[in-house]
Amino acid sequence: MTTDAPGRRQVTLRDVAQLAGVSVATASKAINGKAEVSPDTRRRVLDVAERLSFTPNALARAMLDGHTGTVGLLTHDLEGRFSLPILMGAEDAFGAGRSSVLLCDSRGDAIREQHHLSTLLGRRVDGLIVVGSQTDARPPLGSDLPVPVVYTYAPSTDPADASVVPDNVTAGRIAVEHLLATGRRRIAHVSGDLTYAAATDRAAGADAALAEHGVERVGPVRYGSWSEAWGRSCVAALLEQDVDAVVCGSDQIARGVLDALHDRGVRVPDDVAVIGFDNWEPMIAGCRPALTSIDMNFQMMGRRAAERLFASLEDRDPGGVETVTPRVIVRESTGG
Amino acid sequence: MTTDAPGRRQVTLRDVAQLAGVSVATASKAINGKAEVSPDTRRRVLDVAERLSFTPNALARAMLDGHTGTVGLLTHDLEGRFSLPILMGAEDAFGAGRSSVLLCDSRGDAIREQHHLSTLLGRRVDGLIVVGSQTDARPPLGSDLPVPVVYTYAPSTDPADASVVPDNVTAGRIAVEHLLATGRRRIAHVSGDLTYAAATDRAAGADAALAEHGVERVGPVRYGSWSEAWGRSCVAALLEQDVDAVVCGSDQIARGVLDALHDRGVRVPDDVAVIGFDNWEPMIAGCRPALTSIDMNFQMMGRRAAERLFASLEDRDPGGVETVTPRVIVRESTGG
DNA sequence: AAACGTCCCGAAACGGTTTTCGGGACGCTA
DNA sequence: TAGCGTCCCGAAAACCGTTTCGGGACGTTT
Repeated sequence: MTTDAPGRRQVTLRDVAQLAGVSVATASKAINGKAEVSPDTRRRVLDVAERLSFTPNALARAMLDGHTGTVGLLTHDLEGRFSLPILMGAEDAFGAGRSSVLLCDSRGDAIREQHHLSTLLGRRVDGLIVVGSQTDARPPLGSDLPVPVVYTYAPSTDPADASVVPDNVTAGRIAVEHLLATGRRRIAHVSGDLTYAAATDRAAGADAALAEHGVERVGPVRYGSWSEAWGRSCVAALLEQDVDAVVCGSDQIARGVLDALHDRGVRVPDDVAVIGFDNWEPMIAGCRPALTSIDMNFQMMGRRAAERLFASLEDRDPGGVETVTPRVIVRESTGG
Repeated sequence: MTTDAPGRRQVTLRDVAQLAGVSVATASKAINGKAEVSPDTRRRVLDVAERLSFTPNALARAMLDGHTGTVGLLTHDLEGRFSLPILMGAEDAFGAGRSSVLLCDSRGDAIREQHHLSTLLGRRVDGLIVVGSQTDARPPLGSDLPVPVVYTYAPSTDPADASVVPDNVTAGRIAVEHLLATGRRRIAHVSGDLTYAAATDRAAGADAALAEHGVERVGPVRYGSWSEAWGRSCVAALLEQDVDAVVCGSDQIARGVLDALHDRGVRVPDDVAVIGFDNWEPMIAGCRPALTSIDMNFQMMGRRAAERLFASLEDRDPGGVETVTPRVIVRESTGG
């Protein structure tokens, strides 16, 4: 055979029409369910289309109705574990709505982001989703873009832009309320990097919940890093203050705390309850006992971002920041 | 303002030409660096293009030269931690080569995969990369596709197809050779699910290396699950056999082993060395002591897959399975 | 004055689909 | 049999922005 391996040409509507013995016009109408085609002609065309596994050329369609059915997804750190579920949620929502996702990772580099932006615009995406790497607000992509943009995880600094973000304040609140509801009163807080809004927001929510119930936090909020090591290193100080519960700024910190408690023979949850944030499966899986954690519903964030982008395409989105509510996943570490 | 937010039309070459006072043809040539344009005309055009932030319409270009500059990336489990680095590597390679990535996740569902396949073909991708979820071979996408396909992580069952896979046999070999080189002789092996080729391949490589050095494995290869719990549960039996090193089928298993050894007061690496596979940062980060691990070079796999796809586009790829060589990342757990 | 460069423009081509519109075939009625 | 309406189908235009091709205008050299 002289035709090289993947040499087969893409099958077009013309091929289908020819084989079915009708014109391209009729084939088009048959496939798109237009009325003016006789039942058996339609069947004949559809049979041939099926047999040739005909797929209409999306680009040709795009030429006609003016939009491509593709959206750009600009992420800042693919390796970060937060963008992934967001991406999945978005991909889900788009897949259902017949849009495809053009993925670009800027590696946290603004230059690269700008470059990706222009290639995406060059490909005439219908819209853009920008996934941040921290929850802190970020400058908008540009002032006068020809397509709608939805920012997620990190909101745009312009409050008029459409943003979908996790509700870290409520997350902190929920964590504390869960601990209070299970009878804890001496609650300490070990968190991550003070410069992250996620850390301070969660702390603010936690403190608010404590205040509402007339309970005082045990010790300061211990900011440090998002690591197990930091969690471990705090335990000695915590135990001196007779705590019966620890709010941990992330699952990793929580795991460190659990480890150190275990080493000292402190029983969890009998003596001390521990709760984390993010509900990160691989981290949770290894914890002893299984870790109660606040799930930020990242996948839902991705879906909402996609939905709002759809809405924007039809001018139905009012803009503004939308928060996604977290939920507590109760496991053994808070007793039950 | 009456123009709604993202209402601005995309800037076309015609706009640039008009504002620069030249014809579309001249504007095109000026921008593309063709010779037949006077220097100051070129400058004028380029200035205007810059000012309007003109981006050439990639779709219109695709019409002319027949390929779209997009490739489809079909993945089977986005949440799995293996596809991510592969995806990053591929995205990197493509970004450099001016191609864009259309991402689809089939969630391990063959129906969905087929559906995504047709939408990707409908968008006239130039080629496809298929990322598997296990290293076991998988049936090819289809027999007569109009574009080249590269399979990665999981090879195609058809050996003539282009596949890029991790070399788990060599990985097992490297792990054992590292342990032998650091003076260990009583080496045990705790692995994951027996039904995964990754588990058996690594074991085969490890055994081969042991045999070559005339050393006998201590006990059987203990297949179980890819979890910390499984690692922990094996430790008692291992210690009865006076081991001085444990090859663990994954970082998670290794972490379980480390934990249990720690609980029993066994010193690592002084009494027992531990080595894992995958070099998975978040898992490694929390280990005490820091875990030596075999890095499978997933990112390189992604890059190679992209490169081979490029080659296929130009009929320069011979097909067949290519393996990517892993490397050992030495940390404290194997002494040093 | 002829020959030649230089620089630019108009127009065609590219691509597959959708849509519009005209008309043929056929049956029914007067 | 002429007239009319219905049903179905095909030819051709439109869609879009870019690139390329052929040729024309103008100035310079021989």
